[in-house]
Amino acid sequence: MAAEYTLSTDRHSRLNEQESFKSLYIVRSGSFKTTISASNGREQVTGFYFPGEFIGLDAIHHQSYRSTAKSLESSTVCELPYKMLQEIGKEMPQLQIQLLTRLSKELSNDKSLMLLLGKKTSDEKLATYLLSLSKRFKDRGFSATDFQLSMSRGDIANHLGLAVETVSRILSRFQENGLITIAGKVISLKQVKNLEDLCG
Amino acid sequence: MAAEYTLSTDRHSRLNEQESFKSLYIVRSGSFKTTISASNGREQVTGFYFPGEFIGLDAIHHQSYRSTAKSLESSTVCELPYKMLQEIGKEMPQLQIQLLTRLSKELSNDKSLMLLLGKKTSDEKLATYLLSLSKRFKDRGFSATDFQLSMSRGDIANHLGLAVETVSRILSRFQENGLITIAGKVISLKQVKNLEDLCG
DNA sequence: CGCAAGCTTGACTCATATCAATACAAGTGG
DNA sequence: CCACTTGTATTGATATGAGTCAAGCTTGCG
Repeated sequence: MAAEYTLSTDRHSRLNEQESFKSLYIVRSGSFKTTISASNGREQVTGFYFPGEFIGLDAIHHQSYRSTAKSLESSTVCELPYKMLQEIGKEMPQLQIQLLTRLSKELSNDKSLMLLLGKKTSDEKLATYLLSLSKRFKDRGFSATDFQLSMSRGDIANHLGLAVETVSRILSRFQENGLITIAGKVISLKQVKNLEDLCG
Repeated sequence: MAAEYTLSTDRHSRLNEQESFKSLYIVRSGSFKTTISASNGREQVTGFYFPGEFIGLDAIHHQSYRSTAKSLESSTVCELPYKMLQEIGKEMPQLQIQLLTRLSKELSNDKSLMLLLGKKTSDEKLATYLLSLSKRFKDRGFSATDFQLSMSRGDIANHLGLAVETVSRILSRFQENGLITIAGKVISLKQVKNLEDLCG
């Protein structure tokens, strides 16, 4: 079976997707962000990854913009050498299909993110983002309303195509309006229904 | 082998990705746009597809937002029932790998598009878009500098997260500055190097 | 403790959207 | 072939959402 091995764990450690693509990674614990950067140095946070999710799916086919993953807290991953996946895949078509499904799911998420980045107002972006996190935590068996944001305001802002200040202001306003309570990284969704209405 | 069959061809015909996902499609001739829509009716053009490209990869895994594809001109596709692909894939791992690679390539493109939508100015967006089209035509053996835009200004604007008027103005300005010439749908890139510098 | 990094809040600016008017292009039918 | 309609594109004037700049505040860590 997959000779799993657990990789770098420190806060802010970087998990580079190497020059020559070799492996996929599954998050085992903690969380990661992935970014791509433009020639001029600007960066875009393309996603956040939680336990059970794959990192590196976009690197199977190589392209000009490569992604970098950074852990947001003390985290572990399981490395899956791609060569090995291919070998196993020959015996177990089910594995290939599983991979395809994961890729397709990420693709589908990314399309939704395009809608968010291209068409939503800042309020809608934040509401959508909070609910998307909520859903992911819920799927993992955690509380859908009370959780920790492992990413900084800056990461959130960048991911949603906003300025940090805008994120800060909107979270404050959401709190004033009783939609959420938030203190630092600890957030609690108080009026999920109203947040949903805000998603646009 | 794949019992290929050719589907709807008329201008503006719609190629719905059905309730129950059944097939992938490869564009055979012409071009398509794909869109997703928010609950309030707003739409985002998530991509344009040219001959040889797959439509429907994001539907393998089903999600709340489903995509719709519309042809931009008289077009044909080749339908690939997913069940069949899976069957064949069992015998030919190479096919699965090909599919994975295609999916990964689209994922990679989408990440770049996030960078565009989230971080680029309108000038940079247009320049990036024009060069991306150029590259795709070149890869297909057509001119990299002279081609037809099969999509409307509105589709371009929507795809790039801009207003139609903004697209119109910028194209006019690019022309004034000698970067391109454009008349209706016929465009010619005159200063590729300068356009590249504009991409940010 | 004290510095550095991250976060919040306010005042002001600007890029791009919106609104409005006109022009152009492609069909359609008489 | 020409008027008419309809959709699409351009151009100008104005408004505004969110960014930028600036200042203070909070948190966590050496």
